[in-house]
Amino acid sequence: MTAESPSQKGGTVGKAMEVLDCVARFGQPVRFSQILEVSHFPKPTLYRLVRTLADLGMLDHDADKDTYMPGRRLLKLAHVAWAQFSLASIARPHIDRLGQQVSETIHLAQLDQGQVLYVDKRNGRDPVEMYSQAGKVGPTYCTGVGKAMLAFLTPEEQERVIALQSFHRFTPHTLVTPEALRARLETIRAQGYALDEEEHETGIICIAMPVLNGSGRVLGSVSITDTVLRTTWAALKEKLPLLRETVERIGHDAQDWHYPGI
Amino acid sequence: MTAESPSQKGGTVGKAMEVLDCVARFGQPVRFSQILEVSHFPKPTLYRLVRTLADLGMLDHDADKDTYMPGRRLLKLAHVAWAQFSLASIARPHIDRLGQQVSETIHLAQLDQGQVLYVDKRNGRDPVEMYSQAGKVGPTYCTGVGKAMLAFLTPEEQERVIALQSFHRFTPHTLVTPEALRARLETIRAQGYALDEEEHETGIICIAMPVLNGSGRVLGSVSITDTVLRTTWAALKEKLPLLRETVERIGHDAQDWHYPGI
DNA sequence: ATTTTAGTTTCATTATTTGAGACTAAATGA
DNA sequence: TCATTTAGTCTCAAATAATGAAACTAAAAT
Repeated sequence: MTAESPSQKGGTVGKAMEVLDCVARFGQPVRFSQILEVSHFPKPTLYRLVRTLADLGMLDHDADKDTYMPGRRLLKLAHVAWAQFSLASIARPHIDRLGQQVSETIHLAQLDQGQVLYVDKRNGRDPVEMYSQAGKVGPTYCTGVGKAMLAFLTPEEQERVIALQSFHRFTPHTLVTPEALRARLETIRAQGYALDEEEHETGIICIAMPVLNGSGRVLGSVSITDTVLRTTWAALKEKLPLLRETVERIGHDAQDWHYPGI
Repeated sequence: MTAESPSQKGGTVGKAMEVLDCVARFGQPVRFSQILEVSHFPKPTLYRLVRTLADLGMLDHDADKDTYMPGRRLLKLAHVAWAQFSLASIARPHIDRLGQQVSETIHLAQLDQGQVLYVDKRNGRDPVEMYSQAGKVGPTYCTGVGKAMLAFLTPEEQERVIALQSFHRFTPHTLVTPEALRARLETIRAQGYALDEEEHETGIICIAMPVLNGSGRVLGSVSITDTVLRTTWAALKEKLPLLRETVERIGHDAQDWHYPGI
């Protein structure tokens, strides 16, 4: 009747997905009572939702400790999602190639609801952390990949995304106002690439460039990351031509693919 | 009333997950009518489910081509699932280590509903195909990782899993009867490791060993894979001590972790 | 032995899902 | 051009499933 609001639209399925998010947000196995605390559902309702999700394999239930965590079925579904995820699959060979040319860490990201969604990663030097990035989300206003995309959106899109940012100060270098960010975006747009000057994590710097299709539409972005201990800005910027070549090739291959929303 | 059967239990949420599976099974963006063909739901019901899932981000909708595919939200959820996925996270450092010691491809797998679920992969030689495995499922009866696990289950569990196998002949070497498989499993149990002698894919061979906890319970398995063009059985079997060391270390670290079901 | 806490079940009420059929728009064909 | 098929969307009364206050159980904690 009256305009409801909580957070999510949708009926029963939407509620179930909310529960899934709740559990995922913990980042560790949780008990039913813990989910109850953070969710706004009445106890029996939540109980049934959790059980249903567990029965369906969307949550895994550890019977011993009586805890829940995101289920294996998600892994299988995400495997398919990733494999057909247009930009990731189109970009793969080019990201591979760049990975062989440079020894630094490479990220491929897209915008998703104002946030950066990492969809691929290569780890030149260390073979660690393989799966750790794809599917991860991060802030847009203080990462190289985020700013690179933001800078090349249309003014309207740009404002819409800026309005979604939280402007949390991660480091002393984080840009924490829309004004500061807008000014920086102008520079980025002018020079064609973005830098992350330890804005998200102290000691971590990167160069990033947007992936644009023929019409100049932002599809995603690619970054090369390293630490201040291992590299210098001069050395990192030497990779710009390789990075440019990579994003151009991806943009070319993704010509007629259009990005689903911002 | 009468015993229903179709496939899935569950109410509305279960149906929605069924639709998700349907879409995933295609392995490519699909139109509504294609989903309609393979699903057993009436048109308007399916329509609403698909729309709901798309609204929730579980499916991505390409408005131009009017196609659906598994959504980005799944990627985010699976990212968390994988990160806390006990065996994968416990095993990670050990798999990393093995990856540095050998140049072949390494897989970490678990059993999930009678199938092999790959949860991690390292690709020694080529940096390609990074994401392509975790979340992937495969047959148990004709892969190294599958047979290694199967051989060390209790007899009851073993029979339960064997009953779930389809025994499709992938290559001339595939074992296609329960009897042949049982005989092979006995050998595997005796010698402590499993081989894949081109049973799943011609030209691909591997050695695999189960990850067991202190009580001898199967938690998963690890394999080292190569092609017949690049290696010989003698060369591959030389890696057995490294493999044994790896699975023992994982088993040790996973001591009190108990595997969720078979 | 008593109280508290965490998980589970019940069941009448309520809200959502259901699906035959109707409708629209666009593509196909004669 | 106009009929015809096809793909997608909408409607609404009927059928069904979800809801949640309250009660219950089991196991800790006091």
